[in-house]
Amino acid sequence: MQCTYPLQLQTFRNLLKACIAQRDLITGKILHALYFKSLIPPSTYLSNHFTLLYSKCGSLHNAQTSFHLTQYPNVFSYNTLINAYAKHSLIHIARRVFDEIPQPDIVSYNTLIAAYADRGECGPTLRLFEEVRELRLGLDGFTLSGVITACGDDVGLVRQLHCFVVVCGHDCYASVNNAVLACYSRKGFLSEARRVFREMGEGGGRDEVSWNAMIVACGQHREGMEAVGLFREMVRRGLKVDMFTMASVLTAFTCVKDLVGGRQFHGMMIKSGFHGNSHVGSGLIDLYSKCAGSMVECRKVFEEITAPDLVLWNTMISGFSLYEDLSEDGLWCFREMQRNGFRPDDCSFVCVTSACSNLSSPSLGKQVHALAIKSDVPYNRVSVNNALVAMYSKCGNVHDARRVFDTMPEHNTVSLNSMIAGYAQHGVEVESLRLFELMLEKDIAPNSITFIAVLSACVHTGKVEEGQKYFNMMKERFCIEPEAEHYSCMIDLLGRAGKLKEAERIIETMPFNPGSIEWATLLGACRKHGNVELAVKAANEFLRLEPYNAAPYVMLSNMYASAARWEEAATVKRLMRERGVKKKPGCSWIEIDKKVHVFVAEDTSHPMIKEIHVYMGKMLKKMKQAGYVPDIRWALVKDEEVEPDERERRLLYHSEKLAVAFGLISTEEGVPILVVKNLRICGDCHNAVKLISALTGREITVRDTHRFHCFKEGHCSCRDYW
DNA sequence: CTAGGGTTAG
Repeated sequence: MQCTYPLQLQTFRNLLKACIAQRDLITGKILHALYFKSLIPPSTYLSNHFTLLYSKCGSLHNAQTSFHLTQYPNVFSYNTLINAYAKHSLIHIARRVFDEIPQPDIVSYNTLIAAYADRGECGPTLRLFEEVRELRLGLDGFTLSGVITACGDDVGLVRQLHCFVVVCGHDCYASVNNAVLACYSRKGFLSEARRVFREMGEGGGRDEVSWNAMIVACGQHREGMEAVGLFREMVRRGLKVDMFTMASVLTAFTCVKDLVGGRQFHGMMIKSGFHGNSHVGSGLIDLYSKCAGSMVECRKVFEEITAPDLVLWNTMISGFSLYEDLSEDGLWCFREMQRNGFRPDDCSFVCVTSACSNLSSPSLGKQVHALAIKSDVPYNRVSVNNALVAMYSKCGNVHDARRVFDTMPEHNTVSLNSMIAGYAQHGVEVESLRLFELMLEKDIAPNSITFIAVLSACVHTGKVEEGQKYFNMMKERFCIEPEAEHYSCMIDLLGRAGKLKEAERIIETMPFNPGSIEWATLLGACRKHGNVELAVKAANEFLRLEPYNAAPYVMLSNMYASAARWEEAATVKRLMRERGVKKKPGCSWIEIDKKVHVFVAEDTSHPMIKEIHVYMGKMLKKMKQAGYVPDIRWALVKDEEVEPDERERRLLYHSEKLAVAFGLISTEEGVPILVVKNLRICGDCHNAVKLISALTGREITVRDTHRFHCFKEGHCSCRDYW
């Protein structure tokens, strides 16, 4: 560029302003170079604005340089730098810069408060707030909205702050009211959120952000129609609709599981040019992954996005890990994301950890855990630790789960829920209930998921009275309305304990239409207690709802068979055949040296099948000496004519036994092993594995569809109650 | 110079 006239300070000012407004980094850099070559005396104003430009364009390094080249930095310079660091989540450095300011002003405080608020750090924010008040710096709407956002988890505190806002007359700021509104909604107080929205009124500061916040609030409270109504009203009034609005409406569709409405909205967005936006795309992917039952549409949406961001990747990972059989794609996505230059954040780790839980792969889980520690993501975040607790217990290791739990700097409801559920699945009901008591002592509020965990702890150990106590406590003391799942727990609890009539009564009297899950639960209980008559009823109800599910046919025919009612057993089987219902083949898998080995019954495809058979043969001898009697009732024979010897042989080749045997010969003495089965463990295998654990001195864990069975020294953690 | 609403998460 050839300049005929010397450039003046004013020229730079104007050009730079334009660059900042346009986020034009390239022209800005040229301007910066020209400024150095020019004869203009050093200007703090210009330097500051160069720093600001770099900060806004996400160029932290240049912002730092520009700051250090500022000869006479003022508060503005420092504030801009703080903001640049905060945007890159470098809060510690931001804090250090703040501490270096000779005389921080209210903007310095506001900037730092906002940075802490973004990360939900309530403590430091409140301390800064105190300082502001002591120093009488003149707090404003920025300060208050920041403080309220930071304390969003504590409604009590937010209520106090809200009062303060009103008393001091700060309720004319939209930002403050919007923060209050969002907080009330997040914490479940829709009517209060509505009140704030209403009272803001037309002239009283209500802006587009308020509308967006209100749409989200409706979504959070399953008021899909109201959310869409608000959106229509916005359009009608000619208010500015942006990607936030779009994403908010999408959330509402997702929350009410309205896939059809969501699709229509998607179509509308394509017309108005919002598709291709990463922010909106995340909302779409969330909708399709949660409501469409597959990831097919998500992939399509993803490919349309012009500039995918970290959240979009995270949403994809999260979508894959909603599905057990797609969780490997979730891991692939996690790697792909990094290949595309994105550094995983805490949320990525939460999603990918949950994929590992689904895969029941302790080795992958540990790798992810290690990676989280090594990466400088704030892996200490409660959410990441919660996910790790869930992962370790779902991968069969409740001790490691507890270790993570114990080293966490703080716990919230989800942490307790994960740990309580972990113990419940492993049948350590004492610990579950102890943690629940601890939760109450520490004033961590239980939610409806807590009670599912607590009730299932009672289910797995047959603690009927306790279960009933907690069921009542939930309604009476905590005002949590029991959902269908809680009733299922109660049916399970009573049914398994042999109180079949009472279980049936729950189905009859509960305030929901009983679904297949409730009948299946009752059916399972009937099988356990050999009540054929009730089983017939439960199976019929189940079949009415799900005619193509094989489970009730199989269960019923087995029950008829064991009651020697052969004809009826044959009828059920014939019906099943006629309807073309196929039984899900049982399979078990085990991970050895990071490789998963899958077995089905009578499997001969495994390369080491010979060794496995030899081992099983030897083991069978030892087991028989120790008093093992094969329980041929569990032999899955298609034909009743099969000889007892043959049945015994088939029992020996059940998938879980094969997997256990393979695990034992492939690992060192004393190493615990984990086998996962896609159906419930068979009764004969349960007996056999108990003995095997005693004979080999190994700890053998089998996870079936229901719970964990940890076999040790001849006993199972379920104490044979399953 | 600073903000509020928001997609992902347990």
